[in-house]
Amino acid sequence: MVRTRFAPSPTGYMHIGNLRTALYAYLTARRHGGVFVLRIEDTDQERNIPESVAAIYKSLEMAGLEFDEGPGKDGGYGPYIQSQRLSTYKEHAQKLLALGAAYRCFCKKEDQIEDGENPNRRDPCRFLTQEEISGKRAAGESFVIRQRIPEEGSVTFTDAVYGEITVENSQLDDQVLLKSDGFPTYNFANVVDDHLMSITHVMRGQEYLSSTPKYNLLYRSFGWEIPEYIHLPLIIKEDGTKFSKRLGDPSFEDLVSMGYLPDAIINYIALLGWSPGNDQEFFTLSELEDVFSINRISKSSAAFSFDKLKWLNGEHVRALSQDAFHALAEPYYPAALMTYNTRKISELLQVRTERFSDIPDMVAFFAAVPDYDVELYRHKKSKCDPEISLKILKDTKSLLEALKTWDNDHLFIALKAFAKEFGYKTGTVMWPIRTALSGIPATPGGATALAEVLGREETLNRMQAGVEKLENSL
RNA sequence: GCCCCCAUCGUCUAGUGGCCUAGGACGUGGCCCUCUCAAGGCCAAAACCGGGAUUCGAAUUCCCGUGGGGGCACCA
Repeated sequence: MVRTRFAPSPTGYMHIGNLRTALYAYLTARRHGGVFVLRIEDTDQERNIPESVAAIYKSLEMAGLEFDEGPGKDGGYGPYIQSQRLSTYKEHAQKLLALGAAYRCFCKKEDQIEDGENPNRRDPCRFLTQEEISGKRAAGESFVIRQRIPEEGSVTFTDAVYGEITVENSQLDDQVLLKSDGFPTYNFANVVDDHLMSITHVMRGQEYLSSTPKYNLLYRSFGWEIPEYIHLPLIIKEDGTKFSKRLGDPSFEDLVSMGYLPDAIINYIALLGWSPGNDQEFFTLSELEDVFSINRISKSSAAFSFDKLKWLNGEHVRALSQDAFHALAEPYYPAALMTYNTRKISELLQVRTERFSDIPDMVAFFAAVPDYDVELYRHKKSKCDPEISLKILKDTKSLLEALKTWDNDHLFIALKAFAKEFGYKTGTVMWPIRTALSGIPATPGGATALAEVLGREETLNRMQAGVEKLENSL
């Protein structure tokens, strides 16, 4: 039975790399009919931000990554919050102590060598006699429990994406397993929990690759079976630097509030470091569940491209049903638009929307025509200029006043006929009208589509305003 | 400093010794369509880090450089 886990620490927001780790773990579980576990790694008292646990749930839910086991969803391996498992870690640390695979270290934090090679290897506590230890404990000295790395030898393991990796024991430090406050370190809790929770596939960022041998030594001391390791390449920015909240780089939730669809974000990050092996790029989550495989994960880090995300988001937007798009788009419409048929506006917008946050700017002209220069009536390709525009606006106004049915098709037929009758290009007639109706050079939809939304009265008013503007300037 | 990892168009990637005059996608440029803008269609420019070795034959295997990234916390 495949069991994967996502094990975030509640120290802040859900960043992109985290979300991808969660996604790959989720997909691997789904693909093999396994179980996806959520475990909260809140072992750092200092950095814990309690509210961020809620943010984790919210992000996973938005992303559609439903966990099978986790806090509030016990599958027999709980609790799933590490701060509630303290006794378990203590027990296991004791066992390691008894095995000689760990030792108590009484050094003060401040005494630690700043940097330089392997400060902990020279840790004097490693060589303390039983009497010395008893003495220090009797004196009430606080201590941490450190892993005793063997002097000689090396550790070799196989990673599913990076292959065989060997590290000399001399390169490994006697890492702290249990802190003086009784909490385990990530390094220890992770190993204990992954085993106790029967995790079969451990997915995590590539930054853990070089410390994996230490974990394997722990597994070996306990006599536990080593899980399958899947280390994931880093996600970086296009300038090659790391994502940083501090520098204003967006988290998953930020991207959603920037107007990207969760489905599109998931689709995009699935492709950052993994390829389906064919040309398909558009995937729904359930499609990914069917085709994802860890042996197609790449080794080198991937740069996050907002351009490509934008494009992919547009693809997802266009794949939405009209109803779904309308429901998503409506909150972005200014209140002044509610007098119009917003459903029609949504129809115009769907094919042109790359990000929902762009919508307010795209539709602002419906509420009010901005102040514009009469030169806007000059358009070479449409063979249009202010003089012709004035004439056309005047002539078509009366035509439209009399139009029986006010919708896009009838408007278009009438205006096209007008153009033909007087020898104009269609564009020459449409350009002035569209300009008068919008006051901007590019609009979602042509003159007749805008006229339909605006309605007869508003359309004629705006055309009249255009006429006056042109008369005043000519 | 020591250790580990990585290296194909600007970016994401396909490629597992001959199918590669290296394919796709985003972005960029052009054309078409067209009542503006999008969407859609077509076309174009654009890459195997360098050097050795193995081989009849290397993007693909090996070695050495170079470049980049990661790790060396009582953080995860």
